[in-house]
Amino acid sequence: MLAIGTLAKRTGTKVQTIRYYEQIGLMPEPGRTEGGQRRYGNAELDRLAFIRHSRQLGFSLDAIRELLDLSDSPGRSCAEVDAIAQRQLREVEIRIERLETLRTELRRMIAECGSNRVADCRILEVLRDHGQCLTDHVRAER
Amino acid sequence: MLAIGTLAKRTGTKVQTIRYYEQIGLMPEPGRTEGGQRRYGNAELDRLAFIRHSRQLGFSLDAIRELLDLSDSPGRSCAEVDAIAQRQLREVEIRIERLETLRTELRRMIAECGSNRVADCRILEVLRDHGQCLTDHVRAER
DNA sequence: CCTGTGTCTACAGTTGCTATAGATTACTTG
DNA sequence: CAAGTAATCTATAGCAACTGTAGACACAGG
Repeated sequence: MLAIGTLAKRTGTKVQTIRYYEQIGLMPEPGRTEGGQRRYGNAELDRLAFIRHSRQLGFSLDAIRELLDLSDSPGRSCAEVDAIAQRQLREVEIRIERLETLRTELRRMIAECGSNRVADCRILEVLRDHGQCLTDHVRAER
Repeated sequence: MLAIGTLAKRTGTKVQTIRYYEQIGLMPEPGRTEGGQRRYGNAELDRLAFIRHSRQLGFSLDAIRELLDLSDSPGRSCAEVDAIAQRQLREVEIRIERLETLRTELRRMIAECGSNRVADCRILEVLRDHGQCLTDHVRAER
């Protein structure tokens, strides 16, 4: 029987996070000692490991809830699981694309910062009136 | 003189967000009409555009506060501005790297999902006991 | 039995907004 | 100029996904 701190260490989770998962119904209410402390078994360890690994892969707690529900009904089609993973992959790809654009712009900004006084710092200038971006944004709002 | 809604449209910001920025001291308290509505000038428009563009580049509100402070003291060295941008770039690069690892793993996971029943779904299996990742995580915690 | 570390509950705080309610103001149209 | 409707006002609560705090209690080793 594992105390909450042991479970936390084994899965790389904070103690409070485990209690939080219990509170939102992602982890079951475990057994308690006479004194009221939580004690966990291997099933809970596995479940928490599943949750943490999924979180590391960027799945939302809601998505994880879905995955856990699906894995509890082993007769159902794998297609639903696949769909969730596909959705996650798409989101990750979009995030990468955005960050790459951003990286390019930051790099250009830094490269152009040849001056040494704030008064004519290119970085601040770029941030101040990057007209193109503003226009793009306004356009997107319509 | 611009009403808050006009300012919002011009910068691609929600009205509440502008009031929020005022509340946390990122935007100044503007003048008001007799009836108590906010009215803005071009200086505020520029400041908000700067904030929004910086946000799009992933700067935190705290970093933006720093940048705004720096740009108000035009005699100071550009090095501080450069340092903030460098820090931001480094963070972006780290985020990209993490997401790329994640993308690889998701792709592999999906590719291996050849079965059609949840009972032997590779995705769930991978999520369940990806022992290696868990170990990495525990190691990282030390 | 004592001490130190772990755990308990409950609640506030984090970041960066977004949403809602109910009242008031400003602009537009007849 | 009245009436309607659109925009604005304040205040407050909510979101995700935790993290941190305080003060009280439990447990294990020597």
